[in-house]
Amino acid sequence: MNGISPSETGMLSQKQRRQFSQMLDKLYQCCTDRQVYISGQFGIPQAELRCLLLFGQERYLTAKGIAARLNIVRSRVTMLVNGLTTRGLVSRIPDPADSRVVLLALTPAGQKVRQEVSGMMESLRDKVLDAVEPERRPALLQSLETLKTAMERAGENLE
Amino acid sequence: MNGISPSETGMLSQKQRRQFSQMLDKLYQCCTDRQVYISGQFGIPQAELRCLLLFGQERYLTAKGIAARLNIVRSRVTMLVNGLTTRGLVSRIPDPADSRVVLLALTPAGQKVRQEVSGMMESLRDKVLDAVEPERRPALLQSLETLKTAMERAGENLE
DNA sequence: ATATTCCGTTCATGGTGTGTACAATATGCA
DNA sequence: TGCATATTGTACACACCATGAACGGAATAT
Repeated sequence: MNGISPSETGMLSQKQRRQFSQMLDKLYQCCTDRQVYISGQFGIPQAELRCLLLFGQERYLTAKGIAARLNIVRSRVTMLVNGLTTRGLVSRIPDPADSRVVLLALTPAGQKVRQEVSGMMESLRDKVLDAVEPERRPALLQSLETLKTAMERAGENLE
Repeated sequence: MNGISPSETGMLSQKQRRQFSQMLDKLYQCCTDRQVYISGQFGIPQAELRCLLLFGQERYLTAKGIAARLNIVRSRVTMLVNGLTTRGLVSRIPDPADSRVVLLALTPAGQKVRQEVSGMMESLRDKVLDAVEPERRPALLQSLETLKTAMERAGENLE
């Protein structure tokens, strides 16, 4: 006996590890549900929404740039942009400087929808945060940062 | 001035809220990557793996039961089981008590693969946990539990 | 001027998932 | 007992997400 309990050293039991997995799974599920919900509310596929949200800061985007940000291939971007243009949210503009590239920009309707989607996401996020007791919020943010870093490090040499 | 800073009351700034979203997004991405990785390692689609994992406790499963646990429709289960049987991991057995239902059970090969998948998932989980400094682990579990509850509560009246 | 690279698109392929319709079987009830 | 109804698994059509190969047109390097 050295007077140091596992809970003081940070040692985790098998049971705690299983709980960790379960909580992460459930969290993942909640995130998925949230995405499905928003997609359903606007009647726009999730992937197209993700694409739409990219037009936050920058005025113009290219297929190549979108592919890099969303981590998908260019041909997929073509499809997404097709969807967004048929919905009247995005317009294709030939790049005056390089006629290979087409510039993508939000239409007025697209800007409006983007704003609404963005707002709904923030509102849902705040709803979650509001459900956390205020005194626990700082610790939550700290732990989340820790976990994010740990998962990134653990996932680095995977692929 | 009342001498109480926002950080003491649990008030979160806009910046902190944005960081929260970003961390959650990144976490989500990591979980997705992990699933893709495991699926790739075994050459088995993710949905079939999820199905395979259900045979942990119970010897026999039915399409109806699998559908309920995975939260998908029965016709989808048929396809997943088709995949698993063509891979030789699951076998269909007519229920002697009710000839409408077919009982599903792991083949010896299926049991082996299930064990391996399960092991890899645990190993990846532990890798993450190992990447967290021991003294932070208890707080992490606590915060995760808090967050999970908050997200479930916030997501209840959605659908 | 020609070869190479770059960009966006098209097409084929595969995975995830829903909803409808259907055949076979089980069950409830007159 | 006999028939209406419910249940079970399946087949099929449809939609969404994503990749990779092939291609044409345009820019760039040599």
